[in-house]
Amino acid sequence: MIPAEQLQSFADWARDLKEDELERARKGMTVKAYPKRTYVCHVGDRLEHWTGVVSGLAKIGLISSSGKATAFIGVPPGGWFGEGTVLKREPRRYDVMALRDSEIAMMNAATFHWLFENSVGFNRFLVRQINERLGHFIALAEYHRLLDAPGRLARNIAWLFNPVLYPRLGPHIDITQEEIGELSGLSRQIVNKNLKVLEGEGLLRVEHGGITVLDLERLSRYGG
DNA sequence: TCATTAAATTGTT
DNA sequence: AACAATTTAATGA
Repeated sequence: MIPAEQLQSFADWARDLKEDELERARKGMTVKAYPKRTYVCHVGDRLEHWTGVVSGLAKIGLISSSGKATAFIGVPPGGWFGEGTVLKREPRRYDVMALRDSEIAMMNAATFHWLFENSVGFNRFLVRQINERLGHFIALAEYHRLLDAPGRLARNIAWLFNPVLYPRLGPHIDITQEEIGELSGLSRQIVNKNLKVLEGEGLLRVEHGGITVLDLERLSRYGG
């Protein structure tokens, strides 16, 4: 069973649970290591878990109705996803891949449904999260319609810093330019060039093996 | 603590 | 995709 204090480190929602609920959650979860470039789940999977990133970095690949990949969303440690498909008991509509060696937490569907039925705190968290995700998907329309390379880059980075979906300590994230490329669907060269552009405008700072966001507000509007 | 080396990442073509 | 330059991490004196 997962130690309570460790759970807090990657599950912000654990704060909202009462003692017995927390106990139930810890029993219904497992954490597993996924090596770089391995899939956490595939489109069409039915065995359902609510899924969270403990360490590393995951990439969600959205699939259009025609079955083609349309966009990617990066999920840093502390991010949870899959509540929609667990709630509706539907097959997954997306792939999830570990971009680097990662630890992934899985909560089994029975536990998820129990919390959904019994925990006020858990539901408060879910509403907040689903609402935030809705805004995210609306933004995705603009992303496809009118954004060029630097715009896409800015959006993808800004999304990693969504304070509701991915509560994080500070403005820094460890991520290579190659990983940013995989998330935004751009080549590493284009990423490198455009990161410099964003840096020149004072939106972020390019570091070795990471970036620090200086102006999240402007970054999330860039190009729009 | 410092020097050396290997590995990873960045920057450029 | 290839290559050079830079940064970091690991090793051992």
